[in-house]
Amino acid sequence: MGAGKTKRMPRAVREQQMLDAAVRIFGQRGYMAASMDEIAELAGVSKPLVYLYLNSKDDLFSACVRREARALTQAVRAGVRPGLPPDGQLWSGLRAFFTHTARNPDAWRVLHLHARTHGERFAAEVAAMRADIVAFVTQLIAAAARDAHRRPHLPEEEVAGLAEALVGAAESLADWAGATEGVTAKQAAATLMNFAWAGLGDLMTGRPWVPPEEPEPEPAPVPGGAAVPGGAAVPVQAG
Amino acid sequence: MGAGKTKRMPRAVREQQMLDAAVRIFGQRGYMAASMDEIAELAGVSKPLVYLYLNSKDDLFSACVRREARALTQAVRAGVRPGLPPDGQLWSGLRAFFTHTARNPDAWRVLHLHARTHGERFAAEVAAMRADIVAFVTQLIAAAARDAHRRPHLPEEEVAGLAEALVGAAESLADWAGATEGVTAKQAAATLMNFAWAGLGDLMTGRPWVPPEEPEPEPAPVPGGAAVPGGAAVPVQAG
Amino acid sequence: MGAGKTKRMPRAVREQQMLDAAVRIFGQRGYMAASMDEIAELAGVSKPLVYLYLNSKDDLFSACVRREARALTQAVRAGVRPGLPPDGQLWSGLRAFFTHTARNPDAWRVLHLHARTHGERFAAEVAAMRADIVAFVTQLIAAAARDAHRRPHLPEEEVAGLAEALVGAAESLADWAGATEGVTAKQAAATLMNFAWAGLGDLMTGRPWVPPEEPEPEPAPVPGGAAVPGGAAVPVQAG
Amino acid sequence: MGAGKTKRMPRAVREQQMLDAAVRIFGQRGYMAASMDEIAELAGVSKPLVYLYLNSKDDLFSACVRREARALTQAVRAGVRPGLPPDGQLWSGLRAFFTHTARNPDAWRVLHLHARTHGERFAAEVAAMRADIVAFVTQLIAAAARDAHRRPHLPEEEVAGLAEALVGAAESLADWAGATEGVTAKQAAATLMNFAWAGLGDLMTGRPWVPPEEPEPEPAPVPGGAAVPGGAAVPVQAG
DNA sequence: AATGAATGAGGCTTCATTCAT
DNA sequence: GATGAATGAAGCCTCATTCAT
Repeated sequence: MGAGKTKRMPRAVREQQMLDAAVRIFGQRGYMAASMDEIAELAGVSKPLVYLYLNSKDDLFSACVRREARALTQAVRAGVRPGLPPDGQLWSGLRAFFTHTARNPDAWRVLHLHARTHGERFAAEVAAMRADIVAFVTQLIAAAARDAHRRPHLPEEEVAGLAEALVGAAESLADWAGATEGVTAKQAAATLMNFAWAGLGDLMTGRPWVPPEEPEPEPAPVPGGAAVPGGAAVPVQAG
Repeated sequence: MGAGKTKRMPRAVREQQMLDAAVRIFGQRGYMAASMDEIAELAGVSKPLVYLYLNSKDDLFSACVRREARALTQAVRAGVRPGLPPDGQLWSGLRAFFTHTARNPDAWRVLHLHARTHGERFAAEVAAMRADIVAFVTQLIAAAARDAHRRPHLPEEEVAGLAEALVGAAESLADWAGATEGVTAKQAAATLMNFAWAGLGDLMTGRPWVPPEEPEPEPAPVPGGAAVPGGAAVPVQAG
Repeated sequence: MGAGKTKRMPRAVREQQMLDAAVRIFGQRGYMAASMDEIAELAGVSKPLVYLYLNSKDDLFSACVRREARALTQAVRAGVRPGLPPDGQLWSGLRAFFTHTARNPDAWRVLHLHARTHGERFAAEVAAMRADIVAFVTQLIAAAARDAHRRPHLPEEEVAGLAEALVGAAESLADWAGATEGVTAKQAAATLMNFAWAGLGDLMTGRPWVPPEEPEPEPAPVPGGAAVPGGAAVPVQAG
Repeated sequence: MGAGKTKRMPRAVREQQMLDAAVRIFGQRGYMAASMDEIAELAGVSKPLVYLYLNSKDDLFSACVRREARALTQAVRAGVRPGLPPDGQLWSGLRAFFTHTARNPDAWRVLHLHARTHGERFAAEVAAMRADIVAFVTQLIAAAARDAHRRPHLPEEEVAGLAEALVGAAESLADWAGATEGVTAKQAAATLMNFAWAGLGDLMTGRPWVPPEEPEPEPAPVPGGAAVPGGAAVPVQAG
């Protein structure tokens, strides 16, 4: 029963207990499958109290997302070593990121899996957090590009895509590390740095990968369902 | 909606219509939030018919996952140009991947977002598909490593992590491309190749990125919830 | 299944197959829990054919009840040896009864358990059959009473009650014999004859059992639910 | 309906109200045909409350069966006059039995008709109750047999069958009394005592009924369904 | 004579949410 | 500050029954 029967706690404390419980349940079950009953029980309080303090299931979830997004952002920022060169800063930031997600798997699931799944409102909150991190990475890459002599700048759009890829790879690796026994935060960070920075390094010294000369590949002919006479009754989603 | 009221179709056709509708609804709402009513209505049939043919919500979802996993795998395999060197094969495979996901965004959401969220059974089905693709990429990387003179092999574990990172980055970029106006499949593939292959190229010619010498970074101090006197009532998940 | 795929049978045969299947399913599941799907499948035909021939679930059940009531009545009548004295006739009739119910357990369940449970219509059909048998027994008892010299008649109401008790005991014993391994029809009949006829014999020779003199027993004070302050909200059923 | 709209009652009271309503509905309709809607309405509460307290239709039925089985057993035990000779004890017990069943006809239908029909679980609960009563009767018969001089004991198996027949007859008479206007509990008990005890009295003084000498009767020739060319498509149940 | 295709209606169950204390 | 009692709304699933061939 969570906190046992320690009654009459100040409001702020009770609220955090509720959020702790909610993150746990939301993380494991997802928004829809989580029940307010379960959350209240795990928090050790009655359901009406949850409503009194957090108003509704939606608001409760939103509070979880905001709290955990903030915690993650802060953890990453706090982990970065300011004085280092760009790659050192990235390395330290990644380590903080993987450490935090490994220690708070339910929070990470809430942010990465469930918040993006459930609706515009939460997706936007997560997107804001993500944009914050992407901006930070973008700036690191740009700084690194300035440092490299041979080639003045990477074009801005290119940098945006690269930062996106890097953050995306980090997110996927966080999932992977969380699901795979024996992969530490440090190893995950090292793998990603190897994968990313060496490549970025080449880019920045003017040696990008170039696609082979070839005729346009025909796009995959029949993408999904309509392998049946009569065709798809439901119009295919716009590309 | 959908096909209009064309009654009395043969079973196989109706089944595909139902799957089309289900992929769409599941993709947009997620498993739990999707309702059988909505799916039946979009498919243009009554609910009992859906149950007669697909048996249950679980089985319907499973059928969606299997159909779309197969379609995606086949699209990628079909897109790969067999005769090319490893980087050319990867390039063509990535283009097919991004093209397919861009054309079937709901299917991609089902596979990447919802199936992994909802339960062991579906997660396993998606994991199998993913393993298939990861294996393919792993083999490409290994082949490329053999082709490079200077360094005989990358260690096998390293290759596994790299393939994972590459596929993860691809998945994240697919989400990103799907959410961002004006990013084409070709651009996404190019960005990823630049990001990944140039880096891999360096790795394979014996120039990995090396971490700077530095003292251990303190792990992020306050990870998540308990920023409040009295501490967390719910024990934090083990790291 | 059932009859295999022997198509195009004359109507009468198909109807009997359907009734066979229906008796089996109704006997095992009861009216409500039996499904027309299951019955049609066991009969080896499609559902619309069942409706074409037997019209509705209600009518199908009714046909089962009528067929099996008739079969039971006839079996008993056929089993009675006409020339014997009353006890011999009863003995032979009981043997036929227990034999028939033992051989057709599902039919017996339909008549004794389910038809009486499901509604006025079927209860009436079974009651008619039962009345037929009770009348037969009543007449035997009356005949026996006439044969006995010492006491002219048992009063008619008394005879009715006795016949009812005898038939009731027979029905209960049929259930018991059906549920208990190793009890044959013959044994059940012998037990009942011992139980009933010896007693009836005494009655008919003017030696009834007489109740002891005693004060009226207080009726069981609070029979069922209302052991709780506030009393029963639902009025107790009329006595 | 029922209690009017007296809201906010303590749980125990509401639970009894629900059981009262459930016994009534189950008794009249049977398990399958009873609907939770109807029960909730008769109890004067909303359906979710029924589920909150009683958990499921199955559990609700089970609670009814247990409550009523216990009530019936206790009513019979309480009705027996301990000091009397065996026939007096039986007489008093039977009167209590018929009185209780007459006052609680729906409860009696639940126990005797529906619980035995619906599934192993409930059948077992009723069987336990019945075994309790049969054991009591068995012991009475055995005691009476000891009291009678001329014949030392009835064999044990014989006593079991007789007790079964007696209880069965009682059950059937309870149904009959419940369905027939103007038959009182006292009359039903008297009829059964006359029927049973006089017979048992003869048995116990060594004058059993003996079957007439006769050739084996041919078993009833065509028992049930297959009076039709082509024979039964559904195999007849094993005898 | 026979059936594949299809559905309106209804039942069990759960859940977010509120009242009254 | 906190809760036991209670419900409207909605979801999954099944079934008896019919239509068109």
